[in-house]
Amino acid sequence: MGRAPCCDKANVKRGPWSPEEDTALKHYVEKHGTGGNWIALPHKAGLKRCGKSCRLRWLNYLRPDIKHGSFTEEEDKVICTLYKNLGSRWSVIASHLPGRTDNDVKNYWNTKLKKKLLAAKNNTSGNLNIHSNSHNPISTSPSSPCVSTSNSFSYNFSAQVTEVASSLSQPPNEAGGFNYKLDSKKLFQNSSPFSLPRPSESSEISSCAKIFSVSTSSQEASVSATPSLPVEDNNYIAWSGNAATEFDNILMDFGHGSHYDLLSEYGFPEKLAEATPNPVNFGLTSLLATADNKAQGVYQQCHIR
DNA sequence: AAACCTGTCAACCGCAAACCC
DNA sequence: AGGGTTTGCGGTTGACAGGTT
Repeated sequence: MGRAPCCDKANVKRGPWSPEEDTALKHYVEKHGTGGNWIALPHKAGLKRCGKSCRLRWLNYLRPDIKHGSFTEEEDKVICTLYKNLGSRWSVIASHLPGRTDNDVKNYWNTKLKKKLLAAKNNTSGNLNIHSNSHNPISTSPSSPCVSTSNSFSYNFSAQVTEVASSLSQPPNEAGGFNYKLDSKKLFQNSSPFSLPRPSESSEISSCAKIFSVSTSSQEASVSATPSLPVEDNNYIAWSGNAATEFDNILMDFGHGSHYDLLSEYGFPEKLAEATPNPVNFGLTSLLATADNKAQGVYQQCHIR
């Protein structure tokens, strides 16, 4: 016993939609809504189309909030980041891009971004000299809500981390963030150790920031955060993850209700401001592209007044 | 000018999940 | 609880346009 077809294929029109059909569908949905039943809709709207076809046409093309036109650099980054973390879950990815449909994103990825990313990877591969991080608490304890159980919480970061730390200790900008972008090449040219405070020594851990890995294997990791510290404490927490390209952003979950808060190296202060209803804010550095699929960075927490 | 190639994207297909009775 | 129906999703196809040979 096979499953019932969604419509009588012999009596429905297929192929490209005519302007008249578009108009009929648009008018009907705008006036009556879908009625929660796409199967019955074409008959009511006077269309000789399958319900699925109507649904697709509406969702992918006729909806008033659809964004037509080319994708922006920012959208590229979002897609690349989410693809790395989620795989081909196009509807989820599209939900992070207002006005874009899953079909749009899928087509864009398959025809443009995949190639672009591949080309970028070939260009950067082997250019950077990174020290692999044997103390990486993130990759070794992904399920832990807080950072390291090891005694040491130091990383072989370069001197540039100190520079970043210095930058982050400046007052935040108008948007409540910090303007700093790591130069990956500079960072890995030398490797003087940079010690970081051990977060678990802080009095109370009341918020966790997950770093959704930056990884092809969808690794998920956590670091702790302590939003009760005053700004002068400059409580830096370093993190590292796996796999990065120049397109990557960093997905962090500050536990403020949304699934995660996307922080890009350029736009994070604004996005973060939306995500954090209290006066606690975080600064985050750029993600680094490296030759051996590692990514590293630093973020700071402080109060924004 | 014609044939062929390549890229793009709308549309279709089939499966699984969700929903409803 | 279970079976039928509908919806949502990701993979794939095919028409078309533009470029190249």
